[in-house]
Amino acid sequence: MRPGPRRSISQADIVDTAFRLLEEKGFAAVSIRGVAAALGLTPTAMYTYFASKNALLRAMVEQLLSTIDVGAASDAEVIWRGRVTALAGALRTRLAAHAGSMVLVTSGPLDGPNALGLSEVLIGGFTAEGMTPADAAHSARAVWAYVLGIAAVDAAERAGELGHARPPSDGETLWTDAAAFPLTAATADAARADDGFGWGLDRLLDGLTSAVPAALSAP
Amino acid sequence: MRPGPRRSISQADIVDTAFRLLEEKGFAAVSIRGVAAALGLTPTAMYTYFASKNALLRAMVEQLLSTIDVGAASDAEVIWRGRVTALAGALRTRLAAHAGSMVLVTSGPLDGPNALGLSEVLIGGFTAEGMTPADAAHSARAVWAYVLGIAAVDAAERAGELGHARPPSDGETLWTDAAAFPLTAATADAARADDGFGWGLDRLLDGLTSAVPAALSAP
DNA sequence: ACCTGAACACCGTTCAAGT
DNA sequence: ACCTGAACACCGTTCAAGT
Repeated sequence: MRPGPRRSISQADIVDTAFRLLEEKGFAAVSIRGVAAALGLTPTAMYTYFASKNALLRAMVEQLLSTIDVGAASDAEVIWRGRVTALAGALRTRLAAHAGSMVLVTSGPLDGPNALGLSEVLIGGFTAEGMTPADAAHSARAVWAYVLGIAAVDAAERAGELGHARPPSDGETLWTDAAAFPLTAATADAARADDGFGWGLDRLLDGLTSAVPAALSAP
Repeated sequence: MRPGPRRSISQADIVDTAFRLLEEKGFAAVSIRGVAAALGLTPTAMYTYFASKNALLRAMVEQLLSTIDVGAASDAEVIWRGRVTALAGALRTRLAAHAGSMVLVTSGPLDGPNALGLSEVLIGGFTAEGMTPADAAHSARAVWAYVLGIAAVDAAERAGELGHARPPSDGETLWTDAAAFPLTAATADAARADDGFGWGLDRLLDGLTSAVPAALSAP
């Protein structure tokens, strides 16, 4: 209860405020100056807590990942397939919650404790299924990639909902008529209704688990 | 050969210059003002060609995708597995060539002609393997997601190579010791040497093709 | 149609100075 | 240790005006 050496505000307060601005006003509002103002601070005071804007972004990634329950994913009583699926779904949900998540995630390596904890659980789970350490690491990476990739495509599609740029009127435009793509057009509505995240993840896990010699793969 | 109505510069020139700046000086250099200066134009003149910076970014995505040979991927003489693999590899190579590619790709929906052409080939290929249109669309989306996801993870890792932010000295830091993740640490070098892109893609395609009733899946 | 110049409302980051 | 104020070198975008 003794008063700590640091006054007024903590790193966690700054990250929380940054997320609030991200939700309320979008990624552009997540600026050193904007967050500082929201906290009643001067922009320069921010550099007491984070060495750069990028350091703040990476702290936000860690906070985002910290809300995922890795403990449940480590519970060996539940079959592995169910645990990876839950983990991937949770990660996907967190990434989908904020439009700017992809920029956050690519702000630096996923090497914070929460990111490493997630990787650890994934590699451990695949290893327990009979994979070699190298295959388990590649499998974990593939699952990360799939989830991040779906999040990226989702984010890109949402980005287009507001303000579509129009082609510049004359015949020299780079864009051509989209009616030339019948298969894409025919399946666009179906893809929108059910984006197939779960289905694709199941197929990926099918392929990954079929790689283990003594196949224990789930349905 | 008659002189066109538009003088000095074309949309394609602007996109080319933007890519040159991206390669030479990184994503931060791809600004309306920066590209304009490199072309000897005033920033405001840029708005004659593109309605916004985002429109320029999306044109860059299309130019990036235009270098992928979709024709070869449509050649039914070659087995489908080989064609998807080549297509995904080419896309991955293009995305890896520029550090800022992920920001580009998430600047809006992948709905330009080149992006749609790629989707069309993917959906068509999976359909020809015996998939329902819906499954083929989901499979195409899964392949996109996997490739974009690997590119995102790669970009994130490269972003960390320059300028690592240090934790802020005291015990209240958000970051903990990375030595607590033995599996991740043990496989980190292997993952760096061979990122498993091809292996993971093969597993994904295994899983996807195993979904077709009369299985024609390749090794 | 294409381009300029001036202006508006912002950025991240550094530095010297205060307490 | 934490914070302020002033400054530097930038942004995207709009508007009125020129040719």
